[in-house]
Amino acid sequence: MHRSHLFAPTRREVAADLGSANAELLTRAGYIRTAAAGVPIYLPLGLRVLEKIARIVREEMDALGGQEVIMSALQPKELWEETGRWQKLGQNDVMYQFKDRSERETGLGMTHEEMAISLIRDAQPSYKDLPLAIYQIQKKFRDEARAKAGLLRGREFIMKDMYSFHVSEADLEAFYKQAISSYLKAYERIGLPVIATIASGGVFTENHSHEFQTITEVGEDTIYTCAKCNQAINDEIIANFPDGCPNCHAELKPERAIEVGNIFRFGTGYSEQMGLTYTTETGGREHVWMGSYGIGISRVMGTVVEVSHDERGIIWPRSIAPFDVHLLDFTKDGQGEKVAHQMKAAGLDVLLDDRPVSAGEKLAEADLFGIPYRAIISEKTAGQIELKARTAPDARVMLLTEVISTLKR
RNA sequence: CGGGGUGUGGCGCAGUUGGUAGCGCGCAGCGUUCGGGACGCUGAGGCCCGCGGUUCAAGUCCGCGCACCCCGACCA
Repeated sequence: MHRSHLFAPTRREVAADLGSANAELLTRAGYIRTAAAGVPIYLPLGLRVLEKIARIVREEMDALGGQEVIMSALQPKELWEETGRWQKLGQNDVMYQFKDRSERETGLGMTHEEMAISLIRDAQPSYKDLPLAIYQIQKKFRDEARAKAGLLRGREFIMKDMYSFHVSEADLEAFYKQAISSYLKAYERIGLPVIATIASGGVFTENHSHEFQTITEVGEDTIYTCAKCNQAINDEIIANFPDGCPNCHAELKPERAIEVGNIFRFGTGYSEQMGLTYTTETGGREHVWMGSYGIGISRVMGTVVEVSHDERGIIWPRSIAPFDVHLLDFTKDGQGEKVAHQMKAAGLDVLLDDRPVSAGEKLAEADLFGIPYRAIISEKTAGQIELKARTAPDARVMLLTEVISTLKR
């Protein structure tokens, strides 16, 4: 990709009161724009990051046994009335609800339990069809009272949501445990540190849910982390843990954190409300056990920026960076072109800054963009290439082959 | 939804006691530069958020909206 052809409108300055690092840096670096409060637009660089995060999550969900679908954003009122949530969520103003041209009452999907359940119910499952897990990665809509903090809290955002269906509590339980490890693995691959946090179970269950929280002062949530083991408790249920950490009884101390995922065990609550049953071996009918599993894909993107940037710009983890290398061409005769081709042939995703602008401008932009490796070709390096990690202060001059082998590691 | 703030070229901002708009960046052209957002010259670009009022005259004063930002409440 040539920088001269990349639509990445960067800005030197941005309104002084933006307030969050992710909003400021992603806007300045030309990754996103904003259509309205809490309604982001993803430009080419931003989309690349989003898709890389989505790919990792997708791979982990597939490995867990999930099957990808895309459910609709437009959802009929009738579906939501089955659980009584049409009124409940509409009253809180969280769900977008409106009448279409032919007076049909319609909502915009803010979560998809109802639709997922109706999908499975229509298939009339037997015990042979279970367990089953479907997931999707698409837009969610929530009429937040106050959208804020860039990608962290939007009215329109991208989410992976999975729904699992089981014949028994034990089977749900086993899947749920696997889901926790899949989640941890996904965040690890993304490069985002998270801590699994015990939270309230929400509706239908005495069981706790689990949140995946990234500790940072800019977080909206307060969690209590264990000083000894990797466990945390959400503050809404901290009162239930008077003896400290449930694992090791060590002291729990409060931290601010961003919730980047949340998984629930619903038991049979929704199934009972919506009449979701399966046929048993003996021809009987039993309610399906159910869980749901969410990851805010766009929120993950914003959170990574919050925890991984410096005064010059973003610092992407390798796995989700928009490109592998940012190749800056300082030569007068475009020597970078050939180098870029060789890098590309070696399987690297390279952004070549081929613009006729000053070296300083290219360097500053490289820092802003946050691509993990910066390579420079210039007359000064006499045909060799200088390579530097986004975070490292030093730069090494190497042969192209060395650069390629280093980057492919 | 409560509180506070801000709306002026694409972006960031200034605009005195009311007299029909300015700076920086960016953009276009030319020249000089070329390892940390270079410099000079030239140029294009504005219903001053909207509506209504006051006034000879409104970016500026008054009223009502709307939008955006921040704090709080809320967050299946």
